[in-house]
Amino acid sequence: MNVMNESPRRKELTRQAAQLFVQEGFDRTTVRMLAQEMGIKSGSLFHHFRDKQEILAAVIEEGTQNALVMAREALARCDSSADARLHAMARAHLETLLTDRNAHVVALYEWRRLDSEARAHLSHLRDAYEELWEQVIDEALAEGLIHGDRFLVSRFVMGALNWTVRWYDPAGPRTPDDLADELVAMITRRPA
Amino acid sequence: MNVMNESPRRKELTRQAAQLFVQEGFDRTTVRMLAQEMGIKSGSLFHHFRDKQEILAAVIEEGTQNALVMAREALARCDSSADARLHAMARAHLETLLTDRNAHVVALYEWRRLDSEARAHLSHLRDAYEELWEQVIDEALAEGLIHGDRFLVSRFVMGALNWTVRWYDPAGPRTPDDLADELVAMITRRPA
DNA sequence: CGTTTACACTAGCGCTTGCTTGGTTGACCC
DNA sequence: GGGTCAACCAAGCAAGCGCTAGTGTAAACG
Repeated sequence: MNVMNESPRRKELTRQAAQLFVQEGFDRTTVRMLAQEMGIKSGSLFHHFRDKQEILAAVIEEGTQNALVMAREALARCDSSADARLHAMARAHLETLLTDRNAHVVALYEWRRLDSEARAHLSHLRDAYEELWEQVIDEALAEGLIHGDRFLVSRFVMGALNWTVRWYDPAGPRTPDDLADELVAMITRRPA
Repeated sequence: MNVMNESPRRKELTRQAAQLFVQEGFDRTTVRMLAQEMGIKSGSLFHHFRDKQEILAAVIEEGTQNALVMAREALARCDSSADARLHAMARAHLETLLTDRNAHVVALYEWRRLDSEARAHLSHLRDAYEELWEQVIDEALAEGLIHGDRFLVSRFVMGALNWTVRWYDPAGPRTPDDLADELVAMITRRPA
């Protein structure tokens, strides 16, 4: 059994699972459906994953890990002005939400299906990501770019961004960067 | 079979179902669990609802209907300034999200589990509600209270508000009105 | 060469699922 | 006081569920 390992095969299977989880939801996706999508029989699936739960955990871990890396890189790439960093975070957030859409939708919608140990492990990843946000929000508050409670503002911002998976159409006229800019413009107060 | 009818009994059962749907998720909630919560046997459940799907539809319809009524009343109650109406909508939104929490969480999380006909029917209700928001946003834009794209702004605002069900703790120090005021303050631009 | 390892298969166990069927009960109605 | 009807129950069916056991096979390894 390949549990704990990070073989490329397993990664590919995880990617395919993510798509099915988005289409059908975790509970409605049977191991037989997963196996068929992967081109194998249902029994073979348990060579790669201990159980169905572990597939879910793998999907969510992938997505969250990527988001964290992308956000850190984006922050490292831009200058230190609060405005630039705010834009960078918003853009990175929407960028991952789009390119890694399946994994993120699963993370947002099926989090509650994780068993307690998987949840404990993944909570740390998610918290690390959210701390990045609060940090950037803090900087923007310190510069007077925005006002309000750091906790509430960061929650509102992440809510607005995460909600985009419900309505954003990548085929439409707006790019993720458009959305990011518009959101930042909405919450930053420039003299009228 | 009581299909289509709105007996008080059915309403009570719907309320109880909502709670279980929140706790366990729709797919994991079995008809046997629902029946036990309601104090009846699983077979009897199908006297009140055609099938499990219909229970879900009933829960969501209840919640959305209430939200629509509450929002309309709140708007009717306040004066016509864009600022007042914006506050009223935000407060009403969070108020229903809190008092009718179960139904709304179900509506937000389990929408995709609805079959196509139920979804078609309920979409109209939801659209009517969202139109209220866009209307109020339009007024705020016209008064120069906020700036940006009406579509994007209303989506961002609803995202920020709906996301609260994930983190808001009613036992904490903040009231729903606090949240509403903070959000409106965040998006309205007052001269610095 | 023989052994191990990764990956897949077949077959099916034990259990749960949503839902149906046929029947009982007690309150109300003319 | 027979008829009606909403509400409920006991019993169970057919289908589907996650997962396991045991086996086959081809490539990689020492």
